[in-house]
Amino acid sequence: MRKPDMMAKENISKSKLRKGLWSPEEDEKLIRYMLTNGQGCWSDIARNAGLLRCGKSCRLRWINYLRPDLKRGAFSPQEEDLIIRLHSLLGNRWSQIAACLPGRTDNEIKNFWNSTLKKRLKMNNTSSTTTSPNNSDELLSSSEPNDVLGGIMPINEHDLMTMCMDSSTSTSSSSMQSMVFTEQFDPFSNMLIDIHYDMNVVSQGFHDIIPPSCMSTTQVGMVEGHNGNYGILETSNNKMVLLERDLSLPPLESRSIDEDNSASIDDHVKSHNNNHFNNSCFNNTDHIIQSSKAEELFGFGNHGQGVENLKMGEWDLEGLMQDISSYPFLDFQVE
DNA sequence: AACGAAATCAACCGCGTAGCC
DNA sequence: GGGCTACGCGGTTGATTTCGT
Repeated sequence: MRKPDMMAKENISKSKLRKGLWSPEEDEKLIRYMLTNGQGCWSDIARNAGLLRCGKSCRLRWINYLRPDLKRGAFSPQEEDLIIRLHSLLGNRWSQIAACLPGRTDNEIKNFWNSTLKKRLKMNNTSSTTTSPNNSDELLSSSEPNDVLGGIMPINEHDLMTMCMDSSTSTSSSSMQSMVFTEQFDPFSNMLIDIHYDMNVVSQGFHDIIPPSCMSTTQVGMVEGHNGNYGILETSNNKMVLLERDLSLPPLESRSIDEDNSASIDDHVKSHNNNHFNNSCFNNTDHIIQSSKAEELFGFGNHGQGVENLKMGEWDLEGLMQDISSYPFLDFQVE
């Protein structure tokens, strides 16, 4: 229990703090401070930047709006598709979903889901089938991939290419069949598409970096296959599941934050303020940060062929790095 | 043009958790 | 081990914008 006098003190200081919408001046202060000093303790940032805001408010403003790597503007059909699929896998774990969409925030995705996608899926659900017993959020979420995606993307259990490796029958991932082909209907192009992954490469990549501790919970990342096709890769309960699909995402332009910092702070502040309250203000891909870490980790250079590039969403890369050394190998189980 | 309804989205709130003392 | 603080997350609210009549 907190002491009453302490709480009273806190309330007094809190009452001086500003709330509500951020002014351009406040934004500028925060941007300047962040770009000069970098991230630290948020309450200190709020104080040192001369903002009459609580640290929490500053953090939120920076993460959801001011960060230079944010991609603004409407969600692309590919992003929508990805969100839907990830939500069906992860539920309302917005931060994990956001981690798979570079430049998008959890708040943005959450809003988009609640305001647009949920309704659309619900509409599709009611118009396409009456088999669903109810339409609660949870059920909606779990049933979306199967029955409500018409118009967006029809998939079912058979559409999921499940790749599992059995530790009891295979001591090495190299013993399994490596190339996997599948044919799938793509509603965007109205064409059947061939998808192939070199699962040796995928599995070896995972073999190398995913310790059992990280396999106990669901992790989702993105796989880029041949011809730039994308898929969603999930690991869960010691299984690796490639929920593949040609997402046909456009290639992401890669640019590091360091490069971004080469632009002057003034330029950044200016460009931001010029577009204040304009949703398209960051609608360019220059600011997208891609994790090259994952690429390096997977060592695709060594494997050469097959999946050339494996982009990860929110793998706990640092944690993984630390754990790798203690887990020299990892086996997968057949489902 | 004016008004109300619906949609959108920024920001807040409360809770859980990790880290520190 | 307990208290405190800071952080991160998901749910919710409310202001603003857009749309339809």
